[in-house]
This record gives sequence, structure tokens and C-alpha cells, in this order.
Amino acid sequence: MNDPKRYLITSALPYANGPKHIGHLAGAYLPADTYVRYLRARQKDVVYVCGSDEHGAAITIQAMKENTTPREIVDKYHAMLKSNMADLGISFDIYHRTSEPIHHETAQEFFTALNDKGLLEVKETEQYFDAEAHTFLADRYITGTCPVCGNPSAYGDQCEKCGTSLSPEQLINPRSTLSGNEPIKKATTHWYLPLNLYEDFLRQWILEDHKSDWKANVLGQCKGWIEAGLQPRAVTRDLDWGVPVPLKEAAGKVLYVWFDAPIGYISATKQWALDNGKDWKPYWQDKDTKLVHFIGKDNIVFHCIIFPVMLKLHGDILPENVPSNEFMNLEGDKMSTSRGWSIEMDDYINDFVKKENGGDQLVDALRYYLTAIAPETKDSEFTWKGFQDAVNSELVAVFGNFVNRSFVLMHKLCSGKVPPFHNDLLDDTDKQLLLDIQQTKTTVENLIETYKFRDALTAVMDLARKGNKYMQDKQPWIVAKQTGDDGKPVMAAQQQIDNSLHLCLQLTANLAILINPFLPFAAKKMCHMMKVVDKMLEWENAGSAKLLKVGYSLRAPELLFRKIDDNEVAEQIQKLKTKSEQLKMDNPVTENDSAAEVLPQKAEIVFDDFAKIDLRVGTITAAEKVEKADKLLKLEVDLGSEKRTIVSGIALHFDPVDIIGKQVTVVTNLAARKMRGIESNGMILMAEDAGGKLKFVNPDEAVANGSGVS
RNA sequence: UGCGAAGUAGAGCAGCGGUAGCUCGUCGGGCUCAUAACCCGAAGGUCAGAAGUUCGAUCCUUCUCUUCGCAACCA
Repeated sequence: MNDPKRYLITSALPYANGPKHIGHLAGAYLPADTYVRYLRARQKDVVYVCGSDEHGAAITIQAMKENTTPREIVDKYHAMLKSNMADLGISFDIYHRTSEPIHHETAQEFFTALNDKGLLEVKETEQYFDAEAHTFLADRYITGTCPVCGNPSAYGDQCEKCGTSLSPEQLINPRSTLSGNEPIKKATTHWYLPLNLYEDFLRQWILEDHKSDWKANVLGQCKGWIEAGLQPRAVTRDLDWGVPVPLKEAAGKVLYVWFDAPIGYISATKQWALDNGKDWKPYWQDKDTKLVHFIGKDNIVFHCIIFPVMLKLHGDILPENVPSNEFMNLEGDKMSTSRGWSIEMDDYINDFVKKENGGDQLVDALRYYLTAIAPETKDSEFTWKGFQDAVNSELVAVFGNFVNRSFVLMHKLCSGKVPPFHNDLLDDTDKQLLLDIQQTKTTVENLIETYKFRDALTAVMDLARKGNKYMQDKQPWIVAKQTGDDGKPVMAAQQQIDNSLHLCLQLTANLAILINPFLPFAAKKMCHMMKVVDKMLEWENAGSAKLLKVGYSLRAPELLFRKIDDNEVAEQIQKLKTKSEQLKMDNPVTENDSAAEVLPQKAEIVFDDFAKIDLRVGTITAAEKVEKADKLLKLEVDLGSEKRTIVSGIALHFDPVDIIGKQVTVVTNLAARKMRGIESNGMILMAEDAGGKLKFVNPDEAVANGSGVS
């Protein structure tokens, strides 16, 4: 689309089940905000929508964890997210929420429209149900003992310890994570979106029409999905938290959250239109609207495959691009709020922005670093040291310093006014700088329009570097030493000074325009110093060397950015470590890699329960790796009276040759189970140390094989 | 396990057919208007490994290794 009439920009709806971290910010919000600010500076008709995604089973689970209601959870986190985004300068035209009535209506209308056209399929299936919690359970919400490695907290879809894919039926002793009860099977009816019917459409639209303008990671992912064959996808769920399905026969069912959430973009647009006396329809229905979704890489499928099919069926426009970012890691590990290994937006705001020596300039500092290391083509890494270096030696030293020294010199050598430019003294250095200013405008705009924000920001910084070099070449402070009798510079010298500082100031004005989409607070401060109105920041003014009028008096400079102190960095690193350690202690089993030293005690049993387990000591007489299974060893164990074959998921911890001859404790009356085609008759008891390493549980001193354990 | 993406100077990243660039850091020099800031110069890379296509490969093809993501509702 060459010249769209209007733009509709979205950022992924943050899920309101907890605070969001700076990885989210860098992935979906900051790039979108930069793009939007650029479009606004170009006077484009643009609406930037977002909002909290407030439905889905995870919210109800979070509510149970916090011992409260879903409503309170979403109210709490919606408020937090909304104010965090505002504090960080993310300039949504509206930050809405999916629990609003207008969203429910919009989502229901959407469903009804598809259903009335006969575009949805209805199917009855059997699913696991938790009778106490009165809810059907996704595989993820069923836990039990892994049949392969014995991990007691395997999920219904996979054991995170040994990596085996599972279905809930395979779990030993399955439990609902909601009530702890054993789930039962129950029939239920659901509506499905038959994605399989639209493979040809998707193949044409994505793999042909957009093969050259979408990012490689996005195209690759979509290609994989389409080639693998798409399946019909349920759009409804049995749950009481969400948008009710608008059909009589669907009592107790809600729209599946993935179906309702993206419709949130539409309902947010509607609310915005209502608030501003506009018509929302052209934004979703007119072909001259350019729709762009900013998301993280985990959301590609929803925004490139599923939602476009929904939009197509509903008769809406399709996204022009879906610039998805990869992920941002933190200090060598991936970010995770649940593990405490993250920097929450809320924490950054409290620790930096709201401090006395903080404020908006530290919003810009974060925006600068996050854009500079944006994971545009691959995962990147946030480190506090990197943040400090980038702020101190790039933002402060290059950009901030150029602006500052230009102003200081102007006040010293040109009496606080924009000096005149003497055209007859224009030299090659001046011409080159003027050329650089014009070229940078074009470069930055091309880069932003192709979603290369990191490169665009680099281009702006390079221009500031050229300013410093220009200043060095012209050295007006040296020229000023050519004084006359009155102690002031002679006229020829003053003219040289005038010219160089005139250009430095015009460059400063240009820098304000160019940096504005990235660091809006700094741009505003620069306008204040130059005593110009915000209108000067309009993009078309960039490239001009006539932005500041000759003779206009300017304010005294104030520092745009401050440096980040070593102590602040050390404190944050310490805080991060403390937080993750703390969470590890509190929740030892929630994550597969955390140590199991404080496993919660299991439900009490009576002696008879224990007596049912037949434990005996045996000696390993043979061990070999099971083919095509990374983690399994096939063992022969001598139990005195008999030899047993036992398959155990311990290959990552032991070398087969090292364990032959070891005495071990065996559960001998465990029902036989086939693993990778080999029947296993029993289970070997293992203990796990803090590092996740397995150790055999065996007698202190050797005893006869077959000895009982009690 | 399938499917995607990625592995390039100490660090963070570009480049994607003609034997490598940028920013920071390091070392040396210059300057002093400026937030110990700025400017100039230098050192530092067998472009993950192997094979192939080509006159020529970091770039294309194949295989291997490593990391991350999706499938499995964290950007």
C-alpha cells in the first residue's frame, strides 16, 4: 500500500494476570509507539489501540492462587498495566479492556456473524472435567506422575523433567490443579473455526503476496504451520469467566480467549471512536486503511493465521504487516516473571522514574537502550552493565553532550541568541553537515517505514556524532581567542563563530525532530530550551537548516540525560538475584529447573497404604541405553530370587558402565509398563539434589539381594 | 520429536556471492566549549564445524553441533 488514507496500529493485548516486564515493552509496545509517533509527526490519520486481555482460564487460576475473584485480579492488573504504559510514554489513543460491555457485544456480534453464515462447525467431544471446580480442564491443568521418569508433577501434555509428550490419560494418579481431585471425563459441545478450509487463501496471502515485505521469522513460522496442515480450532470453552456464547444452547460456555482477545482491537477502536466523535468502521473495513500488528514471536500464529481468517470471514481488512520481535533475555537467562528473573515495568518506574534524580529522562534512557538492543532479528540480551554503558557513553556522551555544548557555547560566544549565518563564508565542512542532516532524515524515515527501529535510532545517533565532529573541526572556542583591542573576537572570527554555532543549533533542532519518535521526553525538553512550540517537531521540518530564527534568544541549557551510577547498577543486579532466590524458596516445584529441596509434603497416608508398596534391594547387573530415547536406560536388576528388566529415565545422569554393580532400592510390585517398546517391571528409587542431579537411594552397607525395605 | 529462527572481534549487533563493518570496551595521541564529556589513530575475527556448487562463499546446497521459539494461551 503506497499511500494509505489512515493507519490502525495495535500492540499485543497484555494478559492481565500479573505485571509485565521490559521484555514485553521492547517486543510489542515500544516499537509500535515509535512507529505511531513517527506517523503522527507526519500528520497521518492514525489510531493506536491496545488494552488488557482479561479473560481465560489462567486468570481464574491466578484468582485462586491469590485467593480472590477474577474480577479483582483483572481490575488490579489492568490498572497497573495502564498506568505503567502511560508512565513509559506509550501513547495509545486508547487503552481498553476486554471485560467492558462494548467488547462483549462486539465479540458476540462477531461470533454470531460467523455462525449465522454457517462458517463454524459444531462438534461433541469428551474432555476432562473437574467436578468440584465445575470446569473442564485443559491438558495443562492436569498433573500427575510421569510414566516415564516418575516425576510427580508432570503436566497433562508433557513432562517437563524428561521432555516426553503425554496425554492426560497416561498420567499416573492424575489430579486437577484446581481442586486436587481426580478429573473425570464428560461430553461437551463446542464450536470450531475450520482453519483447514483456508490453507489456500493463507498460502497465497502470506507466502506470495507478502513474501518480500514480512520478516523472515514471521514468514518461516507461517510457512511451517500451513505446510503442516491446519486443524479446526475450538472457539468456545466451558468456563464461567469470559464472553458468554450468544446462543441459548450454549449456556455456561464462553468464547475461547484467543477468539475474544484480538476482537479487543476492534472493540477498543469502537470505544475510541465513541469518545472522539469518530466513525470506527473505515478503520476496519476500508481497503485504504493500513493495519499493523506489533507482537512478540510467541504470538505470530494468532496474528498471521487465525485472526486474519476471522477477519476475512467477517469481511474486515487484513493486516498489512505483522512486525514480530524475537525475545529479550536478561543477564544470561530468559525473562520470567514467575521465576522472578525479570525487570517489571512497575519496578523500573518505581526505582528510576519516580525517584528524585529520575523522572522522564529515565524513561527515555530505558527507551533508548531497549530500542538499541531490540530483538528485531534474533533474541537479544538486556544487562544492567549494558544499559549503563549505552546511556553513559552514547546517550549522554554523544547526544546529550552535543546539545549541551552547542547551547553553552552559544550563550558564551553569541550572547544567548541564534547567531546569523554569513553565506559568503559557507565552506565544504558546512555543506557536508547540511547534506548529512538532509540525508539522515531520508534514512531514518526509510528505516522506520520498514520497521527497522534499531537502525533508525543508530542513524540519529550518527548524526549527533557528526555534530560533535563538526564542532571539533570548527573549534569556535579557539577562534574566539582572536581578540581585538576591546577583548572581543575580531569581526572575521566572530563571523566564523556565528556560522559554526548557527549550524550546530539548526542541527540541534533537527535532532529534536528526529529523536522525537524514540525519546519523546527529550524532544520536548529540547523544544523548551529552544523556546519553540511542539509544532516544530513535525516531521516535514526535518532536513531544514532554517528552523531557528536568527536573533531569537534561547533558554539556558539543561541536561537532557544523566549518567547511571555504578551503585544503581549493582543494586539492581542484587535485587534481581534476591528476588529470584526468594521465589525459588517460596515455590520450589513450580518450575522444572528449580531445586526440589523443599517439596511440599504429600497428603497423609495410613500404614496400610505404605505396606502396599513392596520395596526390595537389588543389584544392577547390566545397563544399556535405550535407542532413540535420550533419557532412558534399560537395566537388569538382580533381586535374589529373580532378575528383572527395569527401564529408568536416568540416562542423562549416569553412564551405563558406571552403575553396573550398584545396589539400588526397587519398587517391585509396580504395574508393568512399556516404554519405547520395552516392558519395565518396577521402579528404581532416586533422590534429587539441589542441582537437579539424581542419586540412588541404597543401603548404607551392602545387603543380600532381595532384602525387603520397610 | 516435528516445524521455524539464530550461531560474525572482549561485549552487543550489521552485512548475505568478490576473503568483513558499526557501537561500546581496550591501548596510544590530540583538544579543553562540554555531563572526566568531544576528536584522531591502533590493536583485536580461520564469519559454529564438515563436505559440496562456483573462477571465487561469511553469504547458496547438504550434513553435524549449540541456543532460542512454536506445537504446549508468558512479547
